[in-house]
Amino acid sequence: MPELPEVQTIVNELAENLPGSTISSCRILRESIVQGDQTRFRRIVKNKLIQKIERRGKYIIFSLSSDFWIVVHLRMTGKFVLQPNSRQPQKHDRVVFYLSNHQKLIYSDVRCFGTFDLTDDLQECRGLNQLGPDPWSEEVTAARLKKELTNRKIPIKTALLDQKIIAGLGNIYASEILFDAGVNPIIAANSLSERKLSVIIRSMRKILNLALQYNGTSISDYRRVDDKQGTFQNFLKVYGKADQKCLNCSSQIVKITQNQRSTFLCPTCQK
DNA sequence: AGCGGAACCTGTCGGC
DNA sequence: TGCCGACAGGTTCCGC
Repeated sequence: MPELPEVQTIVNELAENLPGSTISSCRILRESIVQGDQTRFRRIVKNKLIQKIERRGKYIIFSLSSDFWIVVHLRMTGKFVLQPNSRQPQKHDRVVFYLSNHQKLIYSDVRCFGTFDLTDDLQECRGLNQLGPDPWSEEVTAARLKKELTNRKIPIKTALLDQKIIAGLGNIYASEILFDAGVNPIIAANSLSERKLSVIIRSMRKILNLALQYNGTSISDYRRVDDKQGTFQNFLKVYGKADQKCLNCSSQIVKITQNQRSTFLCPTCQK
């Protein structure tokens, strides 16, 4: 569900509300989500102060007192909700943190793909420690990308989804970025010129900045912490638009499958 | 090493 | 109405 703009929106809202609160206790309603020893997780988290909340790629990192971190990945359908303690439990509540200020922070997840990792060493946290640079990092340059994609015959769309190359892009924004850049998603990553790669980088930053401005894309599940929707879905140009007309050239938008996932493109604008 | 496909789990929607 | 397959914003694992 959530890609970088959605995760960042959630992090902004959590960061506004949570720091300074203490976790009084924690209930785990679906064990598979919390990695490792559940009892240890509950014991360590208890009475810890929430100091800071940050994003890295699509991960949410909660800094707790005593140098512990909770690293959360929302996967497809995870979300956070902040509610008064009195709110009735809902069907898809999976992890609940009861806070010192009479609120509870609920992790809700229909499909239960999401993960919680508790660690005292962020470098050791698998997944997190393999991430490539954030899209705005100065490490992301056409020259570096060109070098990194040598010997990679995978389609450029698939390369954009690889979190080791750039961290944070997902299925919606990969399609939107390549449309904006005028690049066909099936082109082999290693066949793109440095010049084309710099166009893709520019489109990536433009689209992500815009999506951040609109608090992300709410198509089905994604909601903000306050349950409001993002609004970038109103600005999508190809994702989910199969059989509609391209806004630039009126050709039919086409849906194809790459690596078991949908890709949308305009065959005329994206050569 | 790099790549494609299956698996993880639940819900919704469209077709017959 | 009911059943069945396809599909959904992501990642990891396994075999070639």
